[in-house]
Amino acid sequence: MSPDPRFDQPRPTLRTVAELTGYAVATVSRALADDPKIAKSTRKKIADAARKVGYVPDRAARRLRTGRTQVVTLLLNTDHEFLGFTHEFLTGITQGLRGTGYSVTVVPDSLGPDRLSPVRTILRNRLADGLLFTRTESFDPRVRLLMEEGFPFVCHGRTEFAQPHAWVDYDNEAFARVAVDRLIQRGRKRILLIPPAEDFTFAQHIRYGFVSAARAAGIDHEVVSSVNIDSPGAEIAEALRARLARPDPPDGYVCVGEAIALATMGVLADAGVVPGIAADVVAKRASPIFDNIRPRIETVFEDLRATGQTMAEMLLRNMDGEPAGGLQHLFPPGPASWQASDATVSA
Amino acid sequence: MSPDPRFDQPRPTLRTVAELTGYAVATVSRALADDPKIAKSTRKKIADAARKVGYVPDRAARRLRTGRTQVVTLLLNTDHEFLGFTHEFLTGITQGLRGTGYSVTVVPDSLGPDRLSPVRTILRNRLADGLLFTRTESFDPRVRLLMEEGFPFVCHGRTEFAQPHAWVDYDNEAFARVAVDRLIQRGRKRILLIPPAEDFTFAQHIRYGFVSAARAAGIDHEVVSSVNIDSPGAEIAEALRARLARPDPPDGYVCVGEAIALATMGVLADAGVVPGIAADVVAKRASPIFDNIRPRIETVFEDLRATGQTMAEMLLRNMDGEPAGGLQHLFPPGPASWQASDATVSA
DNA sequence: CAGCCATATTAAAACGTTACAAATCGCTTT
DNA sequence: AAAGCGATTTGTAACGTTTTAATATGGCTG
Repeated sequence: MSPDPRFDQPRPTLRTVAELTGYAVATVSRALADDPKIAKSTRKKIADAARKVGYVPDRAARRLRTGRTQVVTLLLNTDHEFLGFTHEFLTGITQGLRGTGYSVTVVPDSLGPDRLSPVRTILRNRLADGLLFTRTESFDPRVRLLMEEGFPFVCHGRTEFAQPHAWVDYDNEAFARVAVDRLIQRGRKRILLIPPAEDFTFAQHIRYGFVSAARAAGIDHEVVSSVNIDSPGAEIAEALRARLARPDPPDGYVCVGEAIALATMGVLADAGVVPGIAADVVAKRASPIFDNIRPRIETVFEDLRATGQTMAEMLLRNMDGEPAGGLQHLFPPGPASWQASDATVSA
Repeated sequence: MSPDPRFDQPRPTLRTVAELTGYAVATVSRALADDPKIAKSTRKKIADAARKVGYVPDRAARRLRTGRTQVVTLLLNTDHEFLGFTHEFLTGITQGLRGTGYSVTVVPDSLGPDRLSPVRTILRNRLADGLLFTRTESFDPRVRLLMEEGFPFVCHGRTEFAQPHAWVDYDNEAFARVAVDRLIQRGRKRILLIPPAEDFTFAQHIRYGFVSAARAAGIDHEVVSSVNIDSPGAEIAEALRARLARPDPPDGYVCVGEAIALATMGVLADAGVVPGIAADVVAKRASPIFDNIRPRIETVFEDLRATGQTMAEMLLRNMDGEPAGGLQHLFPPGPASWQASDATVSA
């Protein structure tokens, strides 16, 4: 009656395969796990039969028995504006996990004092085999807890803990240096940075790269202290407007993200300052949208898809028992500017 | 020895609570499920004890026994550029699921001929209790399959099937009308639409709203046919450039999304056409970024966070057995323009 | 040929939960 | 006083898997 008979019969289990082949359930289980104690010919017969009936192990049963969930969890920051971030990053993660049988679950990670509680829940209730998260702090309590518990994780960004852990990071110091150099090349004399909140490790990297590159070049520079990139848009805009109204306004801007770059450009435009003429903006670019923003600004690419994929792959290795010491990867700043994503146009 | 003793003891199970209270495991199970056959006083005693030891039911065991996974899966389109889409939408979903014990897993949904295969896998292996997905087609094969199987789902966008199913949609026809009206108010005489790929139901709505509003006003209008909003950026730009070079170029543009709006504005800027002066652009706005784009354009808001949340809530009700007929929600076009998101500035 | 060993297979228990059927108890009814 | 009844409670089996320990089957050694 039903169009596809496969949906009628109950799902095949180990028992199904056992009865079909004449072996015991235990034998089938071990054969499918490729246990060398099972005769090679038997393994083959069982594998064939399993394939024929479309046997797929039941995740719940396996999880109950082994304690392993076949799930990795991503703590997703839901507080702040991300343009392409979430999309690119998540796409990368699913790519890194493809074909492994692992699936990703997403759990919101609201910034603030209680960043630990979702992690606690996951640990306590064994909700996942591994954890991925972003926006790592210098002394991130999540990292500390996870290391104590010996729970596999990979974070986006480093910490300053002595004990090594798995991480994937973008070389933000190099990015800042590149950005500053670019502004200097364009003849800018007074550059400004709106920094990330200082708890985040990458805020230190950005600041250090920015300040030391500017200092080495003997150029005026300032780091905004009244707001950071996570401040409400209105406050950022107000701080920038106020700064533009004071003497010696900056003529070069280093922007750590796309949202902050757009905010900066908006204020400049409203003040009648045209990027590329009266001032320059260099921004980190994580998605292709900046190709379409006018006036064009200089950008440095961060490949978040590759980042997510690498993090997923490292997590798999970490869960496999590989020590965290070797699971660290630093992405260099990507190719500059818009030409990178649209080579034919620049030719 | 260990700092937090709760982590030392093995996880409490029903047995733990049973031994603690002196009741049988079965009684504890039913008491915690608030079974009215269990005496009220008993229920209270057991609930207290469970809370005290921090009992949380084991998902794997429950899943194995009941067949319910406590998981909903989101098919996430990974092919196309979304700016704030994924972030806002996913945030909404997690909000709608908060406190229910359900978690979301994300599975990539590559557009193309094989949109069905992830759905098949989920059905066959009982990987979730419900499904959420976007970019619904008029005769979406996923919808057909899921209805046949009686599997709970909510999709973003409607279909044209006779049998009702659960959906949440944005009133794209109304959006198109509003957008056209806005352009007419601004005195535009020849308006253009880059449509979505025609398989998607919302492409029909957009097109109908656009064409009929323009016709009613007796205004020149055209719908691009050589490209759609999912075409490669370079092709879209080329098509627009070509159109601008021909006689009677449009002076008004209706943009169905943020990415396409930026692409349009980029081409206009490169051609020396300033939105707001020589032409106007009206775009759908789904994230706050457009507040910062200059020149300012008119936007109509689509609240994707609310969309995600509503879809999650409906899915819960659908999984609870509520018939799909009542689980349909159409969001009207949101408040217009940038004032909406930044009321103080406009005062 | 008894005894031993390696190889190949299997029975049975366990993971933590739910649900069916059966048992216990204190009371009312005949 | 026996039977019956409603209200609670409980023993047991089952979900599908992995794993420990045990069993069967040979071939080989002494």
